[in-house]
Amino acid sequence: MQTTEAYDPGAVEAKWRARWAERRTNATDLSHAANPYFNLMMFPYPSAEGLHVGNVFAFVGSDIHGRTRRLQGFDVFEPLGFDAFGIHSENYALKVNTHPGKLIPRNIKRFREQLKRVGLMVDWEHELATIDPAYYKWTQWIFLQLFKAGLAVKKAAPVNWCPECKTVLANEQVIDGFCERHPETKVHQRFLEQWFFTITKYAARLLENLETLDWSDSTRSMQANWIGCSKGADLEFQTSKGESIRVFTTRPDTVFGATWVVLAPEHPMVESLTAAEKRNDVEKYRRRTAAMDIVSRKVGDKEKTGVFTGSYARNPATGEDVPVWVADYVLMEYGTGAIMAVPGHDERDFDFAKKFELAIVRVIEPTQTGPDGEAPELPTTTWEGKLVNSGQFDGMSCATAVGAITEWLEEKGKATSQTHYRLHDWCISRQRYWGPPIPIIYCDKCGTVPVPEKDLPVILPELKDFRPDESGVSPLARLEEWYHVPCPKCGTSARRETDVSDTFLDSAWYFLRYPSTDYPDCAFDPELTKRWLPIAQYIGGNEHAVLHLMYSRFITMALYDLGWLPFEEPYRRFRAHGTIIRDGAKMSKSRGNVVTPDAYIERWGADTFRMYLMFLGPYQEGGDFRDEGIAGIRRFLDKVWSAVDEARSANGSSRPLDPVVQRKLHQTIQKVTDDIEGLRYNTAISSLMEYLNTVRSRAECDGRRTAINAQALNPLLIMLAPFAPHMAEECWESMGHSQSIFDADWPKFDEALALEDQIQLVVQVRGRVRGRVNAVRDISQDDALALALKDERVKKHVGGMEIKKVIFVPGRLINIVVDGK
RNA sequence: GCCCGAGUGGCGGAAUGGCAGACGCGCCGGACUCAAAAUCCGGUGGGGGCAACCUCGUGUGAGUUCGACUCUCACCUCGGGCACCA
Repeated sequence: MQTTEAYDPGAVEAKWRARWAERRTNATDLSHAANPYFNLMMFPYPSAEGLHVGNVFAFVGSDIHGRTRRLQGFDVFEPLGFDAFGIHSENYALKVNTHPGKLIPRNIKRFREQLKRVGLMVDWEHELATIDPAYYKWTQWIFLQLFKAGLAVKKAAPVNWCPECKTVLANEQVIDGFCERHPETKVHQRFLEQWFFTITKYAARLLENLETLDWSDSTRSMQANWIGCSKGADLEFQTSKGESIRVFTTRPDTVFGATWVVLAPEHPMVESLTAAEKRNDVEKYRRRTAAMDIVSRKVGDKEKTGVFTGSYARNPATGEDVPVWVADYVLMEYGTGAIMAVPGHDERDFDFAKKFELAIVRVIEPTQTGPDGEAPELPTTTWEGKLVNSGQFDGMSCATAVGAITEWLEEKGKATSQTHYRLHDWCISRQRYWGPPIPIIYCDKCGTVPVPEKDLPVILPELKDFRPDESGVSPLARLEEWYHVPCPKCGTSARRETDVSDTFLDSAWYFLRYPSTDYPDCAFDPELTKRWLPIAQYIGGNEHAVLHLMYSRFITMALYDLGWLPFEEPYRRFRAHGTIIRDGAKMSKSRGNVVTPDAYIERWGADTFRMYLMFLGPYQEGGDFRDEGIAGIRRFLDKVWSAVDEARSANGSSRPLDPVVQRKLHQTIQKVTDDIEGLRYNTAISSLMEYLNTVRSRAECDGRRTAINAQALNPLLIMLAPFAPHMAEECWESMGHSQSIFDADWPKFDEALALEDQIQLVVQVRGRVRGRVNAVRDISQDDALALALKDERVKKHVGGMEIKKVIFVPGRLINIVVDGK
């Protein structure tokens, strides 16, 4: 064997980076592709720290899928861009005292360089950045479409204010009452005029469509939870003054047990229902609640508080008057802001009844009784039971009673079947600088006027001092010459909206722009959009399950309704990837266990690093990064390298495929193809290793090492190419191919060639393995039994006992059941 | 509290009703070497036995089955999501 150069990933990778760029290997012909496949990965936020190993893990997993699809004959479009607006960037800019307009492009440049080293099949000719006026022009355009359709509305509402960010936050950005980005900072409630997208109008559709999507179950259930559908009824409790309190309940079957009514402190009827002698108490209570921040109210200690209004309302079922209370455990933003309290069958109401000594009535006799046969102590919240103390409905099951009672009250005009959702409207206003200005102008004469489309984009002006302040007004308001603008309708002096929009709006439509990055005249070219969308596969993290993914579904659905898109769901298939941890813990700066990709790529090569990340565990679960393990992957690639070298330098390239290798090859094709399809990259890699081990050991067996040849190695290289693209290209070329390996065809699986003709049949006696016998694949049960009984060990365990039963699994196992003892 | 996911060698993990521990790391032994590294070959769950073999073993406890890591029920632990949502 002649001596050759060792595998040098640095050189190989530099060579192929240059060649791919020069040959435009990764550029997709968008207009003429016959078999389009849009492979999307979540675009990164270009942080100052540079590319994170989590980014690499996500991108590589997606890239492997894309590259495989290409080898399988698809025209794959794999673009990438940068999500560069937003508070993250702006806060960092403030910290290092550099204008984001300077800082962010620098970060992007660094990110792009790092990304290119990873060896992704990205078509860089369609790169985009959300901070580019050519991009956010269309972000603003989308706002205008929604505005015209009445889906963007300005309303005063209690909103989440982060004193640290000095801006409002969407509900989704508030975690347990704390700011998503400042875990130490309690979010306050402010009552401000804000722009909202009325996503709640789409709640039912967003929920129902989930069932039709090919998405990770975890992601779907998170969205379903977040939308939070509750079916029930609105019931009317008539007050003595003739007004009606609407309460929402999911348990109309318990209405006979409703012994009082509770209004949220902000409920508009509190005013009129408060009796003169209670006014002081009620006012005091409302003030106290209003002064509380969301944290104390929602997640603080759950000791119930409340105050009696002095008024009564009539229970529509019993006809009895029950007291009306005000309490902050009822939230204005959910349902009708009022409830009927059923202390016997609701834990919260029960607590309240105990504290304020209110009447508790049992109206459900649970099916399941306690150990002594007694009915369990109240409260019981079960659906499994029969009604009691409920007039003509006594004895009915809960499930039946829900319908029956609702109908009965409906006839009396006291009930309406109702579904409520937990989802809130999407607050998109941000009182910050680093975002696309909301394209609205306020005129004293004409009111709220949208910026005409021909005037888009509303350029984010340069602003030296972009620091946010306490006022609740965006820093843009301080720029007089920008703030004052003639009204587009009447021409008189008017004022610009100074808030910018939420970053999640930027990312809610970026995938629509990728194919159309060259089109200045529209947000997305209709022809290209039709050809390439919706997304064939999308890979990303579950941290975006209820933010980005739901917002982009909503925007797509709205644009579909407005006639701009031919589909209502943006992502056909979505898969959530797992998280890479280190030493059993999430990577974080404070723990000091962060893996920086650059150093590993430098030392081991991008191909080894890519493959190692994929080898750590199932892609959809993530894995534990350990420094020691990476050497195993590198050793594997070294072995591939030297095998290729040996095959190339051997005489007679038309050597036949060794029969054992051939069988293993077809088993491997099947396994690897399947595994990649299911994103089981770790086991796909194992199979490739096993295959190479087989080739090598067959070469070892015969002295002339004929098992190592082009026929054996070419398919291996193709299957390896998605994982280690640079190295596979280099090997492919040295095997004498002049085209890119990514223009080759994925190997075809032939079942007949994969079948073993000799098998090891496992012999069990009473379910325990007692031997293995060699047999032909299709051995019959009788032959197998005869063969098994010849085995000494099996004989011993069968003894002289009578065979009661034989279980035979063709080609795998025979189990001889004899009399026990 | 509710919903979802996971618990398997020294480690990452494999096997979803049929040989538990594939593949890889690490470790042990051997070859090559003056030596080491690299590489190559072999071994590697626990206990017992000279051995052939026997036996225990997939978080815990029960159950279904000829046979259970896999299915069912109860529980424990960890991770994620939701949480006064009526």
